[in-house]
Amino acid sequence: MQIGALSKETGVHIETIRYYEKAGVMPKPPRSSGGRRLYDDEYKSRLSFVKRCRELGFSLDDVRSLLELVDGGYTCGEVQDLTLAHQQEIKSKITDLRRLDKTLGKLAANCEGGDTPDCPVIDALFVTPIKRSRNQPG
Amino acid sequence: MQIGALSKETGVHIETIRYYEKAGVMPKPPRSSGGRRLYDDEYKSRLSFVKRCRELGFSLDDVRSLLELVDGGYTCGEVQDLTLAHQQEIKSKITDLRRLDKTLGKLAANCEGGDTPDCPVIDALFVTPIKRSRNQPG
DNA sequence: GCTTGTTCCTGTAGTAGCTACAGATAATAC
DNA sequence: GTATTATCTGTAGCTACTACAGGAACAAGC
Repeated sequence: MQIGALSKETGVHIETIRYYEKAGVMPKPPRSSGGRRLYDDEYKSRLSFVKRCRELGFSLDDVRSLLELVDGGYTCGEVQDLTLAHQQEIKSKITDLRRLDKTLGKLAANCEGGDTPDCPVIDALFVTPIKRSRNQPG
Repeated sequence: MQIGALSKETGVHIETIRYYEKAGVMPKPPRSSGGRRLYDDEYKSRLSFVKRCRELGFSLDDVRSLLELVDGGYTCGEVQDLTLAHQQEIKSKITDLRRLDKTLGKLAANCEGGDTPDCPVIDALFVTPIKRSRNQPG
């Protein structure tokens, strides 16, 4: 299988496949006499693994760690640790974003909208510090 | 005020201040005879504005738009539009992250942990496609 | 054998938003 | 006069790709 077919079958862009190889996430495949990359099914399932990890928000560094575990005889505990650590990061991102959402909602709620040549959002951005908790004095 | 003082007073790194200038987000300040940047209070409050926008997750492009509005005589409606559009992006990021959180939670929940040399997370990553909704057939 | 079209190759530069240097000057302290 | 600090410019690095440019390989048609 050449790179175009692999790309179509996995949904990973050709450039990204080559990038993963260069970045050391995927191994260097053998080449044809003409110098073209030749892939087998094992490579394909490994690439799909990488793709799913990325869809789940793991960084390439995380993926490298996971693959090392996969190759080096992992234990369930090690994999679980990485997964839970990643989940924690995501949870804290959610917390941050929810705070932003709230703040933006409050800002926009004060707007009259329309052609009014003055806006409480701008005023707030120029004056108000971002509130980190509910109990701080204004 | 020189760049070090401005940095301390606003909490924006020196390199970031210079970067904003280069990126066209902040204007070029006048210089001293020795070639050093000299800032006034107006510059400082504009920089704080930029900082708060960034803390609220606006991109530098968004910030540029907001500043154009500020400079060019904005209307409340225009600012509100930008704010609400940004809020929408954040809401959809939250939705995505929540789905990831759920998926990761389910994966890790199947783990026995410890030294078991096999892990359902790895199995799932190698086999299971990511579910985009509850109503899709496996 | 020749041409055309597609696929593939390498290498480089661009994206966002900084951060981190290197090496050179300016200003201040003593 | 010297030591230290602050600032200057310019470049490279970070993540995870994407988008080229310019060239070579391969398949198909005539």
